[in-house]
Amino acid sequence: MIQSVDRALRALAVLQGARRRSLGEIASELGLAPSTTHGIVRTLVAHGMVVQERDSGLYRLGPATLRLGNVYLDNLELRSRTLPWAEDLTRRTGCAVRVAVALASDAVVVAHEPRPDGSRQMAEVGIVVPAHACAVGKALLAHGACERPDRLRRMTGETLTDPRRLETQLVAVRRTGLAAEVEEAVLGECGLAAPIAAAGGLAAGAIGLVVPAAEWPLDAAARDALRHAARAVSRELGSETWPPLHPAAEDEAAS
Amino acid sequence: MIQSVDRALRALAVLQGARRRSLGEIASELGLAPSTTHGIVRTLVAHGMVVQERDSGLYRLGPATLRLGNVYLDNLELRSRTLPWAEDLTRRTGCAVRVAVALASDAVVVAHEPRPDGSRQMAEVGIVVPAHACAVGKALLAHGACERPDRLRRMTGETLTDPRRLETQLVAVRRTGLAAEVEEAVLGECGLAAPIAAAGGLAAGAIGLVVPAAEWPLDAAARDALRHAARAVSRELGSETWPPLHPAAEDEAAS
DNA sequence: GAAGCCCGTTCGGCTATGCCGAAACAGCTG
DNA sequence: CAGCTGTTTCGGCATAGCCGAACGGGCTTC
Repeated sequence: MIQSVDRALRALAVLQGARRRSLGEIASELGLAPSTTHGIVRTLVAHGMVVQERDSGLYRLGPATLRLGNVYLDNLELRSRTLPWAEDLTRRTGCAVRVAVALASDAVVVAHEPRPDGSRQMAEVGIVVPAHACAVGKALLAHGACERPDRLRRMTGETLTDPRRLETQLVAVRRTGLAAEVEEAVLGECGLAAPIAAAGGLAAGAIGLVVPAAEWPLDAAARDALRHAARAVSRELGSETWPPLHPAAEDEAAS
Repeated sequence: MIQSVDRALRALAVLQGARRRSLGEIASELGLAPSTTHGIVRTLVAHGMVVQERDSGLYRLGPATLRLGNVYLDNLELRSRTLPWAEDLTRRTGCAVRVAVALASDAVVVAHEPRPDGSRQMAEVGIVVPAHACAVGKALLAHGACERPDRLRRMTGETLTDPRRLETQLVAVRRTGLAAEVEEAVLGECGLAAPIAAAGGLAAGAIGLVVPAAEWPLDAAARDALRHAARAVSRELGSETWPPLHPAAEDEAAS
């Protein structure tokens, strides 16, 4: 791990935390001298990853980050393969559909199909949700695609914060191929998700339905449609198995 | 400029060029030894900016890039201030609206309102267009927000590739506050754009209408609505002038 | 089936790289 | 106008990281 590159990426992470930061703030958060930080930030600015506001001298993220993220999406086979199925699922179930991949102990939404009722909905692509608090995240977690978070951060009153209870759910996810979430991330919103396997049989992502709490639980037709879509996408990606394998091949046959 | 950070960012740029690359490809494009490149890429992988495909060993961009880009958008005041006006413009003119900022000699779309006729349109947020070939780009270029490209890359038969002809247009843009583009970026698509000034009076972005070639040229009502929106957003951002000032204060009064 | 090849990866020594302290500079505030 | 806060520049020292060479796994070829 190269020190200065690591520091640069951590500087970007710091800038993710707030709209804008001063050089000194970045420096102290990184535990570095301001002059050291200056060199790093300067390089990031030269590439457009960071911009310095002309008047205040403060630093913000730059447009090159957006380009990078967009290219990532364009190159993501998981996304392109899933989009037709997501559209189909929306029409069939009337629910919003989201597709997510793992990033450390979070789930990142890489595709989002708004529910077809025409209501105004914000685009969710790019948002990050702690894996333990959303359905797609639990699906990823259950199949070893996500790192275990060291602390289960509470997001609503319903959020699971007890590792043991989470583990119990994850076992069920592996058995049924479906993960559920009831107002654990945002109040009034529930979700149901299924893991997606890629070539090699390991989980590469998850696809899920998101519905208002009033429409929960979902009926059997929606559950079947979701499972069917997840299995179909997995096959398209070259997986021979579904649900995905678990990398840590611990046998649960005993339970 | 810190060497290793610069190299890391250039490695990311290389990965933007193709879906996936081998370590050797990245190394040779950077002009570095494979082992040197390995350290850099390894660090990028550790932060999720790059992922290594488990089976092939090839490298792709990672989900952290998406998160970064999304945070950039969320923190962009230009975007949040412009969104209501973009929506208004769409309804008023029936055209698609895009908002862009400068990145080196390109324009990056940071907001996109599809035309309201209900046709299936792809999301354009994050796409990058050479500044000299699109209306928003010309608006940025005219006000010194974009770097001059060293070579005007041809995109369609209509693309301006002669720097002198481009310069003539840019002078007109500064005079009228509007930049036009007729099938210069993609065939069958025309655009009209106006610069947006931020606090300090310099151009921070541009807002533009995009229409099929069949509907070109736009009528006076659309032109006025566009200019009005650009001026209104500029005022909201704290600019006291519109059109924006030009940083290189070269006098054009003589012409 | 074995040998060769092509990659990705690891290791160690040398030196160039970038880290830090201190000093200059600019922008605000009192 | 002077004092302050915070960004930026500069130079010497030390270390971080660069490269060449060797290792190991996967795949093709003979």
